[in-house]
Amino acid sequence: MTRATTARTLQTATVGEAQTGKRQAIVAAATRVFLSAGFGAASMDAIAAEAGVSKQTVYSHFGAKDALFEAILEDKCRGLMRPVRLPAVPGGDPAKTLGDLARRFIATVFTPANMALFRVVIAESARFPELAAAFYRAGPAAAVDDLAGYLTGLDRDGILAIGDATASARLFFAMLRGDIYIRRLLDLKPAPSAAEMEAVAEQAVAAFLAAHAPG
Amino acid sequence: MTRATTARTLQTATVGEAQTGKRQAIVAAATRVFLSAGFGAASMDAIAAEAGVSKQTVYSHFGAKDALFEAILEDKCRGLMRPVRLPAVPGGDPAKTLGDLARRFIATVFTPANMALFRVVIAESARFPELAAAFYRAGPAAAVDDLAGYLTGLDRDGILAIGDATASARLFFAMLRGDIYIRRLLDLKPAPSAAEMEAVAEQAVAAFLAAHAPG
DNA sequence: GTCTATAAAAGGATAGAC
DNA sequence: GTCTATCCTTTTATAGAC
Repeated sequence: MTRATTARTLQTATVGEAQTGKRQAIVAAATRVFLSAGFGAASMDAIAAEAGVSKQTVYSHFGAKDALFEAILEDKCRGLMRPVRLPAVPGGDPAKTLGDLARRFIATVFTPANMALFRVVIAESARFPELAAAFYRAGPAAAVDDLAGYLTGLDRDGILAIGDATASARLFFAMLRGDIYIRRLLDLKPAPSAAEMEAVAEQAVAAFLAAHAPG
Repeated sequence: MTRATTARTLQTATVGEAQTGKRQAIVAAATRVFLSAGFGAASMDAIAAEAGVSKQTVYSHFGAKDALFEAILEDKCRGLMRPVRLPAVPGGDPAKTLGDLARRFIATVFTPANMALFRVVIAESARFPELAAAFYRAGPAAAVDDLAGYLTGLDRDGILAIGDATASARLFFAMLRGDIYIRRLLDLKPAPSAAEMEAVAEQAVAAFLAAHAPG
């Protein structure tokens, strides 16, 4: 039991510890309130009420509003790209592999929960720069690194002509975000339908393959 | 003098009206404070102090914090794409025309002032949906509409194979935003250097032309 | 129009009992 | 650990004098 407490701050209680479900209730409530209202407009009273707990209990567990916010949101960042980070098989058809990746990426990123997280992280990037960095590392950067590795293999095998693998990977995800990303950030549009997702994925894959055709 | 007052709320005083420079000082101060602190963290006291004016004077001019915020930011949105909306010459070389547009777009959009505006509009998109819509119309949508018109001409003349002009225009700007847009939104990166801008522009134009080559 | 002064409310944080 | 009650600062907004 020498693990730092910060490492398990948000985990489920270990069996044997004195633990009610209140901490988890606070985490769940704070997640909802912070993601929907933002840091400033979220009050500790509202979080306590939403959790069905007194305000003092919230302070006993997390100390201060800043600490609660950072703990909650950095934890949310960790799971960002889980559905996207499936291994890209080196052997298969690049068009199919990239298409699958594209569909997973779009389906994950445009989720209401992920967009709300991104909005709040952007809004508080000045006050919580480490949170912004954690979001970028766990989200966009992780996706780019995975794809860059796959693209390097395609280049080595002469299947695609990749100059800078990282730059090409960034271009791919930029095409996938497209204009919809802006409208989603501005809350002007609901999550894309299956048909929209398919259209964006196909447009991006076709453009990417055309731009990196060998010879 | 039948123009609605809202239409000239932020304009310079008409000659002949009784008008000190205080209104303009308030506008300038509120712009700075709102863009750097956001809506919630910006206090009317701070705005009044920054303007060198009493708080009551701010309220006399703008009534309430909400109204001041909306007036200021919607006005800022209006000028968003002015440097980008230069007419694209129909006759010239598409690679050069698109490259020029790309450089103008990047140089304009990644400006600290424009990124700060975008951050605040995103953060308050739930509370001020009309502001978010105004931003999108005056910024991304205007740029897309202009480019779509130009692309339609290229398609008609057989120079490029454009299926859906709006979709292609959106793809072009998405490639220009690239990964840098995310890092700028998260305040992880300063505005791109001239060399970075050039690299992104060239990568995007090349990919766009390859993806829309005729035949 | 502009200022000083003040009201009225909200919110972060803590004290002390159990 | 948890709750009730409270402190104290900040902040929006207004009153009233000049």
